[in-house]
Formats: sequence, structure tokens, C-alpha cells
Amino acid sequence: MPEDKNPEDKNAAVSETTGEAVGPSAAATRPGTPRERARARTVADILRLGREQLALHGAAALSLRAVARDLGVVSSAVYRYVESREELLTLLLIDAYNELGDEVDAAVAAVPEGDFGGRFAALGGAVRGWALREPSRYALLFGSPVPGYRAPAERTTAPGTRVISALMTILDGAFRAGQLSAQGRPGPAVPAGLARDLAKIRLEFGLAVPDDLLARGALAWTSLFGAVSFEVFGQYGEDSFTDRGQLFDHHLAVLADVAGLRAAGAVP
Amino acid sequence: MPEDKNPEDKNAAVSETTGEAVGPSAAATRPGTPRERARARTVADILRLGREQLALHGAAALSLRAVARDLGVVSSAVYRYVESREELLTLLLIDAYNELGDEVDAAVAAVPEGDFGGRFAALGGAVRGWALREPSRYALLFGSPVPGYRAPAERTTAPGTRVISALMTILDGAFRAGQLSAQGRPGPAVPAGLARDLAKIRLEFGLAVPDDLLARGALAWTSLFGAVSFEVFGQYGEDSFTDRGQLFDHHLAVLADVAGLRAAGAVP
DNA sequence: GTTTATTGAGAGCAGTGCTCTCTTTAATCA
DNA sequence: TGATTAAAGAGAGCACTGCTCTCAATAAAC
Repeated sequence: MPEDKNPEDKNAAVSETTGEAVGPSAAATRPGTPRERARARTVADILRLGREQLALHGAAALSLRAVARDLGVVSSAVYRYVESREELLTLLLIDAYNELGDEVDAAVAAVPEGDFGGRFAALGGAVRGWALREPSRYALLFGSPVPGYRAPAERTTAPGTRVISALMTILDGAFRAGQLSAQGRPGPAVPAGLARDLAKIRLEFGLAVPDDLLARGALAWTSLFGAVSFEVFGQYGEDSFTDRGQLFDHHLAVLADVAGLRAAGAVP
Repeated sequence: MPEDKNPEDKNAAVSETTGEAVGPSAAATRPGTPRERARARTVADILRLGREQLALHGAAALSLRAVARDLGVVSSAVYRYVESREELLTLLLIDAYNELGDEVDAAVAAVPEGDFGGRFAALGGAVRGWALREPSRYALLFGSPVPGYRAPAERTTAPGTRVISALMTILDGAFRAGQLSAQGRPGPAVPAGLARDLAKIRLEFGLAVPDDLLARGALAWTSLFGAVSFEVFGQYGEDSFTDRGQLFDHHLAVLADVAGLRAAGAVP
């Protein structure tokens, strides 16, 4: 008789709870009613199983029924916790963005604050490392959009911008320290429309980097993910490059130069 | 009673026929038995419908049953022409690679032979133009691999390497014409393993470009697709960049410089 | 005109996402 | 502690998918 009177509330609870439980594996010792704790634990289990499936078989093969089986429960039961397959994908998306963000932040923080070239290299290496370790999850974030699925921007934008934020922080820091410059070769002119966009970004993020260098930073950003994507998605042939690490490191070094960073270890 | 005695032969015929019919829409006036011609026409129809579905709903949503419906035929009938969904995906993959290759070649050929910077820009613009016009097909080629699907290298490598071949041709031509150089700033050292790979590539494609510039060319290649993928896959936010064309052109100009090309219109 | 290879139809299997109803379980309140 | 009630799981069912198998119709080839 109680039946589903207000499923909205239930789903909202799901989202909020998992939104918190997404990071590390907290939420078990958190207070709350026993029901809430059991619920959070089940959602966390679903997320964990989803992550496993995602890693094993890829995003498009992610099956709620399979998750239910792994969970030892009938398929309709998981709908008590997750609104839909899309919702689960969104949770996994946020989860993956945050894991990547955490690793990038940690890698960057491990390099001395003033070593901007080193931090840039650390950031790039962390992205590549995570991507190669988690190709399916990387594909979910940076590959073709899952058909019929549109990520809800209001939930994914924040975690999804962590890497570019970290990169901008490095470049801005370098610029303010006088270690970011076109080094005597100004790039192509920045047309008015692009300049407006860059000005808005500079304002929004509180940056000091001028237009040309900011555009170059954006190029370094897209190029980094281009290189990683090529490697993860198998765009280099089978045997073209035997040591992809060397290729990537070379690319990263050139990109640091493109961005205006003094190459690590280079003598001015 | 005849039944399926040798399905292999049939499928081989399919592949060959469509392998030819894939480019423009020939294969209708070609000789052959009436059966063969009717078959080729049906396969071409399937391919056309598949291309439409692919463009409309994306690769993972490509459904043989839907193609059968559009074809006005029961689902099992299409299996007489296409071995499986994978096979259809492979055909569409080859089809898309060739269309992209054709457009890139045409765009490059429209620029005077000696204008290497112009040809580079034309190549990049053609890739971007096609990608924005055909996002689903671009995603099939350069996005996350379709789950459970592994493209057969022996059939897709040739059409899949047309863009990088065109790019290498431009860069090698520029180098031989003395218009490709590090311009006084040698990049990072090329380690031994990478140098070996590059030497093999140089030999295989008959190039003259030295290691450092060849590696930079590879970076320009991956970066080009990185920029296009970011745009097509929506990695830039909704409103970060209002005029993406300007951003891309700027990136392309910087990449030409990275590759060692004299920027178009620049004074030496 | 007969033979025979090819093609399409249809049923069927195992899987998917998702909904609906019914029953069981377990937390909460008197 | 015992009754109430909210939450959760079970199970059937719908519409869809890829793919296989068998059988009947068709049309080319001899």
C-alpha cells in the first residue's frame, strides 16, 4: 500500500548520497538512520560493480542487469537505487573525473611549487598514466559520447574541469613568476572573437596570462589529450611506435615549449 | 536442399563487392551476372542505410534490425548480405575513412604545390570540416573503440592512414624544398628507442625528414585530431569558446610552427 | 522446362532497459 | 514489546537487440 508515492525524493537521495560517496570509500561510518546507511552502502556497491564492468567491458556494454546479477539481486531491484542506466553512467563519469583529478593533483603537488615545467610534465604524465590504466573509463570521459546519453552539465562540469584548472594554475603561476613567455617568437595574431573568449576565461579564473599564451595553453591542453587518446584508442598502428613513453615524453617536452614554459633542465 | 554449403564464399563475395562499391556509387553498371548486380545493389543499399543510421544515432545504436526495416525486409534477410553487425561496422568504417581521405586529398590538392603551409592548413581544415559535418562517423573513426569490436587491421589500415600519409607528404615536401626547419630552436633530444621507430617510418614511407622534425610532425598530427575531437566531442564547455573556428585556426597556425613550417604569410 | 542456387520469411533463443504489481523485510513509533 | 509503515526485493511482462535455423518462394542457369 505504501507504494511509490514520491519517487523523486528517493532518487534525489540517491544522487546526493552517491555524490558524496563517490570520492574515497567513506559513507560507511557516517551517521544517519540505519536505512540510510544501508542504502548508501548498496549504492556504493552498485557503483563499485559498475566501475568494474565499465573497466572490463566498456561503457556501451555496461548493463544494469549484469550489475544486478553481480549484486545477487533481481534486475528490477537496482532501480530502487539508480534511476536508470544513464544515471549510473553519470555517477561513473563523475567518479572517473574525480579519480583522474585526484591523481593529477597529487602528481602535480609532488613537484616543487616553483618548478613549473616539472609540474606540467607531471600533469601530463598523470593523465597518460591514468588513461592507460583505465582505458574504458578514459574512453567514457574523452571518447565518443555514449549514444543517446547527454551528461548533465550541472553535475559533471565541476569534476570535468579539474585537469584544465590544474593546467591553468600551473601556467598562470609560471607567468606570474616570469617564467612563461613566447620566448621571442610571437605566435599568430589572436582575432577579436577569440580574444573576447580568452578575456572572459581570464576574468573567470583570475588569470594573468595574456591572450597569445592563453591560446597556446589551450592548445597544449587539447594536444595532451590528443596524444593520450591516440595511444589509448589505438590510432598509432600496432608496431609504429614501440616505445610510446618516449614518444609521449618528447611530445610533452615540445608542448611545454609551445605553451611558453622553459623546457625542464634547459639553460636560458 | 541447396542450403548453405559454403557461407565463406558468400561472405567473401560481399566483402569484395562492397569494398569496391564503397567509394562513389558505382557498381550498378558494372557487368557480371544479374544476380551479382542485384546483390551489389542490395549491399550498397544496406551500406547507405547504415550510413544514415550511423549519422543519425551513432555507432553503438546501429541496429541491423532497423536497417532491415528501412530496407523493407525481415531482419534475418540482411544476414545474407552482411555477416554481422561487426562486418557492417567495418564496412562503414572503411567508407568513412575513405570519404575523409577523399576530402582531405581534394582540399590539399586545391592549394598550390609549393605552398606547404597552405596545404597544411587545408588538411587541418578539411579534417575539422568533415568531422563537424559527420560527428557520428568521426566518432566511429577517432572516438572510443566500439565495445566488443576490433577493427580488422588488414582492411582498415590502408584507408585509415590516408590523412597521416597526406600530412607526411606535405612535411616531407617542405623539408626537401628547404622550407621545414626547427628555425633555430632545436627541440628536446630524441632518445634511441624513438629514433629507431622514426628511422623505420622514414624508410617505410621514403621520407627525408630528420628525427626531431618527424617527431614534431607526429605531434602536429595527434594535436590536430586532439583539437578536432575536443570540439566534436564537446570537451570545451557550452560557452567557453564562442567562435571555435578562430580558436582552431589559431591552433593550426601554432601547430604549423611546431611542425617546422614557416607560418603562412610570415616574412622570413 | 527442369534443376538448382539464392533469397526472403518466420519462429525462436538469449540478452537488454525499464515498468508494474505483489510480497517480504526491517526500521520506527506508540 | 508489538503494531504500523516505509523501503526493498521478486517476478512477470513489454519492446527491443543480434543472431541462427528451417522452410518456402523466386529467379537464374542449364
